Amino acid sequence: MRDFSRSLPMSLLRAREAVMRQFRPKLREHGLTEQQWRILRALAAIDAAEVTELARTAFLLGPSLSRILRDLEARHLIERKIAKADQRRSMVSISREGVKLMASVAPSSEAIYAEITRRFGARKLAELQDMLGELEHSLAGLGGEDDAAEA
Amino acid sequence: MRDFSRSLPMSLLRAREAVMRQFRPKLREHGLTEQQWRILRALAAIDAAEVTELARTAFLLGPSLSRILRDLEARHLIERKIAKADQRRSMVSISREGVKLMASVAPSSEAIYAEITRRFGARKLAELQDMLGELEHSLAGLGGEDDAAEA
DNA sequence: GCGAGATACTTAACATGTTAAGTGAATGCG
DNA sequence: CGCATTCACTTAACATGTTAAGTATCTCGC
Repeated sequence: MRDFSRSLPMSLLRAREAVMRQFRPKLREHGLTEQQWRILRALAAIDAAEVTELARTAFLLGPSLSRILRDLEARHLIERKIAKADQRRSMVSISREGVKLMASVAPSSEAIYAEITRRFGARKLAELQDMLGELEHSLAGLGGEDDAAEA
Repeated sequence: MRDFSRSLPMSLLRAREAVMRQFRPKLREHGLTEQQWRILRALAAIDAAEVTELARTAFLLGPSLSRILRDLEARHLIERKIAKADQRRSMVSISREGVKLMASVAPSSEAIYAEITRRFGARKLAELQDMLGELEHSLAGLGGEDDAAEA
């Protein structure tokens, strides 16, 4: 069997961990987890979204998102209101406090990203992203026939 | 701020999920999670290892590994015995049952890997792995100064 | 307009990720 | 030797991943 430590899943896992390790401490300083930060960023970009749409954007499964939204709402970082047209749906948006928090984290986050880019090389980074996109694309519609968001 | 969905962590996350989605159902059929499978594979390759060494190899944090080993031991898929020289250390090895289970899963696993390789292209796959390794390497020794295994 | 099925979440249950604290055994130094 | 430190794990606590089941709402055919 192929050397385990060189399998594709392990390579992807290690690479992602190497990257996230740079971000986690700073997020933690602001009381945010990686996933909470993903949600805030997604919301900041689109203003308001349904939960399902947000799950797709932030690449989280419904149950995870449900829990996190509950917590973020309790911390007043987001707001929710049920859609009038369809009582099942709720529109989620970032609150003023949420925006403020993002503003306080974004500079550090950008600085870290810039340092990663500098170390790895901007061109290589773009190439890597392209390849990752292709990989994702080439596996679309294979196993796991669910079309739901995945995390 | 950079388009969130194109950030490097998200690209890596989505790519990994696209890959793992192929494997999870088959592992699940055999009652294994991804991490349990990683541990069994690692053990099959090295025969016996200390917990810390295993954590590094399978890229799991100590606490996760501790729990999983407890469960795998209860299922008689692994065996443990404390080292004589140092009572703190325990040597972990895969059991005969564990080997048998691996043998029953490996063919499907290899077939899935082969299909992924076919779809994405063997050469591109190798390139991708190289780049991932370089990325990891270029970030080594930046933030998160811990040298422990990460997951 | 009503009842079966679909939809949009939410809850539940179990496994892992992540950090901190705990435990028992080894080490080193005065 | 004695004891503080380090070491190799393990436990604990909380957050998320993952699958299944539950709940309320909506849609559509009859």
